[in-house]
Amino acid sequence: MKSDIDELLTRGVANVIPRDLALNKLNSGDSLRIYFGIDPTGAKLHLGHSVPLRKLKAFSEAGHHVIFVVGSFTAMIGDPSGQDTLREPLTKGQVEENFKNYKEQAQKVLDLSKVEIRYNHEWLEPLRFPDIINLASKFTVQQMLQRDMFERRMREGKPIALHEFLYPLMVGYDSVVLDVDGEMGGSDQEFNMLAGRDLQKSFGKREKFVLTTKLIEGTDGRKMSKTYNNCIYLEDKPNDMYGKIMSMIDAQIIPYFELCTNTPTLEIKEMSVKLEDGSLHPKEAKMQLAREIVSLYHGEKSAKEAEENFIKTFSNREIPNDLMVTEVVLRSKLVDILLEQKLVESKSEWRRLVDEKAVSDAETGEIVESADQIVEKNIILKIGKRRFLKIEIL
RNA sequence: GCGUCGGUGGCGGAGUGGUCAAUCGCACUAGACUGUAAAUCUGGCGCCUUCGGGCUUCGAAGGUUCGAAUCCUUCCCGGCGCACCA
Repeated sequence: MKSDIDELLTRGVANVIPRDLALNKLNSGDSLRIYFGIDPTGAKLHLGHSVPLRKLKAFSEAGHHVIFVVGSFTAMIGDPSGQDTLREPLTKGQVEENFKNYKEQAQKVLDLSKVEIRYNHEWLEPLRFPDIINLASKFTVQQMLQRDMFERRMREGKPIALHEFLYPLMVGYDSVVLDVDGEMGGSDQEFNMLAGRDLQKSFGKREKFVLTTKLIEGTDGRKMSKTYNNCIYLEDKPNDMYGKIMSMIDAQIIPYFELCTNTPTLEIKEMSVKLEDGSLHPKEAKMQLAREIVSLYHGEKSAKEAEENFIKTFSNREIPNDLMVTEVVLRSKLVDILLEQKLVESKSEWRRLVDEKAVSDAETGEIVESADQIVEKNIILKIGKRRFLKIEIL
């Protein structure tokens, strides 16, 4: 039990504030009210999002009452965390649509039927101006300006809208209403979560602890972000997911094990040592990692298949087994087929690829020389390293 | 309200009358090297093309000019400063 609590408060954890409060509450043996909030902004969930969700799951499994808060109201305002620019407000319809998608994705990590789901428009929407003024009076402008991203935007002369200051108040108010013992979130949410602590105190509610999880970096070691294209999405197909993990830099292997798998902490430590002294090849470690993560989201069978497929296509440079197949009439132009299948974005791109000798017959290795090439027989086309298309004549 | 600076390709950011489809970095992509690792190197990176070239882009709409991303007018959006806050 003791070690379980220890694991809860350390693995993948960036910070627990205040630590003693968390320890006391957990050691009391009571079932605690723990919550996690997420704004359905429409972004696809990636492995980074899975970290607090997994932590939430761990708390749930430890017998605590878990509340999943959907930022149905706050999503329309937009969290300024990590934003360089003003976020476009979302409509109610979009928020609903987004949440449906989120639910499906979050479900892959956490069984939502076992948690309480709440929507924060329930209590944020009815607030009237006097209530808001009251909330706003609990914080100072200076406190808000402490946030590094506000500071940066000030310095860079980028706009900060007044309502963005209200964001921490709103998510903080969630804590007051839900009267919770603890909140979970990515470490980028620390400020927002602490605002909730302050508000709980002001409103004379119970005091919560805040647990922030470490942020996971993208496959290239930079911040996981759509703009860097270094995300592994929970919805990625097994082959994609496996491939993305294999293409990540070595330095991320251990952090990923810690944050994204159930591999025992001790085992991870051993692996770390072996990687260090060279007795374990990074590729091997990575394959294990890929296998474990893919298993988590798609099951062991799919993971195994993805691995086989990977070895086949990339290690042995053979033709993958999950080929896209399309049927065409004789003498169709290759370009048209590929455009149709969205394997190529434009005719210009196609011409470039042909010029670069990137297009070939996957079976014979024969290179397609002409941009006007037509289909005369069944063929498996290979573009670059990973685009394949099997073309069959009707 | 006044003044001032600015709005450029997926992003950041050059360019300030012709040589601009627009330097460069990131992302992407093809190839070399590999472990689909990193680093590195070489190409590409608006659209269409009979490969000659053509077409549409630089907040929006007009205008000046042989010619505009670049100048002018109006409008929209933002930053900063001043004023207002009796």
